[in-house]
Amino acid sequence: MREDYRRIYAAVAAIPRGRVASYGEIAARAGLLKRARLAGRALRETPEELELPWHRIVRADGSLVCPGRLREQARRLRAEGVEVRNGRVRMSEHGLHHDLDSELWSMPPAKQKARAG
DNA sequence: CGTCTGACTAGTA
DNA sequence: TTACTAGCCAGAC
Repeated sequence: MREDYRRIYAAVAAIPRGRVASYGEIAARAGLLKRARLAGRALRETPEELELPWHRIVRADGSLVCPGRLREQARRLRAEGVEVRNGRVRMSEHGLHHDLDSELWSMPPAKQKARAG
């Protein structure tokens, strides 16, 4: 499993500053679809020497986890401009898909060509 | 092997 | 919004 852990750590390290991701997202990005729990297990064993942005990992609903480190996680997130309300963040605002969604939704209407099929 | 547990998630009430 | 449920899979015993 150590190899999978490495992939997970790489996925965590790839989270941009000021952005957050869920365990499931991390697992998926590590090529481990539906292995959210594995991502959590890996993060629990995160070597401090890697200095991973573990604080950018939250649950799918945006709630912070890290037992005993809620304060620290919230503090670090706020330091990056992520708004934390009552121990939660808005995934739609700070999630990884925010950029992509913004581009897609702001896409020009383009011409609606009638196409069959 | 079987069973329990967990830094999880989606669905329902 | 919270509470509970079923599904999930890897690790510890």
